Amino acid sequence: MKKNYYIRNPKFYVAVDCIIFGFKDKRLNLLLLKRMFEPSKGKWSLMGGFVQKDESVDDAAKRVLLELTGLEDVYMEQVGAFGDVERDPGERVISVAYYALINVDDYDRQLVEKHNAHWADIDELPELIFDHITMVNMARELMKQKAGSQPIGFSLLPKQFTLTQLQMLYEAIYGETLDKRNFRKRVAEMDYIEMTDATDKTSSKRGARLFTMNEEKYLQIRKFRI
Amino acid sequence: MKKNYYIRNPKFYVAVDCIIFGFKDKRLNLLLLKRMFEPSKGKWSLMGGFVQKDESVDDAAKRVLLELTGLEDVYMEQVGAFGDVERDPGERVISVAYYALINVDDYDRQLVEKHNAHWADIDELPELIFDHITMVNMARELMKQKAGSQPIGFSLLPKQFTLTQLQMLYEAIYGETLDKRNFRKRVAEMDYIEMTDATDKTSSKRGARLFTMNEEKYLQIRKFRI
DNA sequence: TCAAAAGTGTTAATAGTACACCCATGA
DNA sequence: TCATGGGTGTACTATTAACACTTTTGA
Repeated sequence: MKKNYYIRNPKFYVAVDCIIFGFKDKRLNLLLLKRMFEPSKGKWSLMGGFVQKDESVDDAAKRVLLELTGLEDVYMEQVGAFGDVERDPGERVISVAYYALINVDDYDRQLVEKHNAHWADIDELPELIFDHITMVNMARELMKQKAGSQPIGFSLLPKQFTLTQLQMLYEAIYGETLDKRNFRKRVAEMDYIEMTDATDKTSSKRGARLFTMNEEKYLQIRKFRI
Repeated sequence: MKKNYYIRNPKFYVAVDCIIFGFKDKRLNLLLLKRMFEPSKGKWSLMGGFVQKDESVDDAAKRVLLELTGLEDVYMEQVGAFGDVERDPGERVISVAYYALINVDDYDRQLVEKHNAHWADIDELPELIFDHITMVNMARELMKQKAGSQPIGFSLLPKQFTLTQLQMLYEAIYGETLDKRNFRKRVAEMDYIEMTDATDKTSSKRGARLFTMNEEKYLQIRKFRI
């Protein structure tokens, strides 16, 4: 009987934790929650949840993100599994971390408030429970690598954005300033970053041209480097 | 009572699977086993095992590798968690994949034979069970990226190696031929790749100089690019 | 009229790529 | 003596990095 092969092995709670990146005030931010229940009530943590019987681990991460933000079809990537025996002092829980990139204009304010979640500057994080800071650091590094070679950064911006916004985003991701002319030269080479007719006047009197990312065009070209 | 927070959630079998790379006959090979038990008896698979109560997921991967090869202190890196509901048709199992780089001169032949394991050229793999081919492809890509920016390739070679061996290794990793002089120029710039007094005469009458990788020196410099 | 952000090219330095011959040795 | 793999340097090309001024406009 085939079950015998499995049955002598232990089972574990499996959780997912979401590192939710947003771009606010020229900086990368994370959406964190102040836990309202044990263990570690009152401390800060990533949004998480347990994998259920009928869902894949990836789907659990999507569900957890949806529960907090109301958002679907969000760019998400797995960071990895975190399986230290004592990582959660309450019970043995193996957690799979995912990072998500969201546009801070889009999420559901009421849901976020209900969960007691708040944005925190990624360079001024409060103390996090368990191994969440390790997850964050790995996610940040992974995202940085990915953002330099694939156009995932646009998920953090409105559909239309100025080149200054885009540059500030990449400066936040890389943690270093970039040369404006070199940056714009590279953007100009990417034909799928298209100029619109619209301008944005919120940050200057002159107004800045708004651009947009053409996903279909990118899929034909598939060249990206910032 | 804090257990209530966990108790209404399901538990899962958690497995680890090892993508074991070796460098044989100028090609990358994987150590695969022909399963001697259900499910999928007679089919080829990665070496795997279940995470136990008292061990971390990382430790489970190390244990599984040790069980098959007799090797410890091997370079291993996590590939990720694979959590599709139906990935194992026998039972719901969430698996965390790891890749390992071993020197094919070192492993324990008897253990490998006992497990009915064999080397297979990575470009001519037999059909693998479940989602193992996905794990292999992800591991290969990850390893390729890593090998280009960190000196992990040396784990696949004997402690002393010729530059021709090293070049053939990287050609196998990248899947493309490299220019001999450019390759050697780059190696020469890495001061922690040290020439020894010994030569290897197995592949030429003239004999080729043997080199070695000085780990401590690398840790001071931390620059690598091949 | 002036402050504040938008926009725009050229040059120098560096890194990467292409390429062909002599050397040492054992069979 | 010759077949085989080991070992070496230079010129060209492409990429990246450094750098400063003019434009527009609302207050």
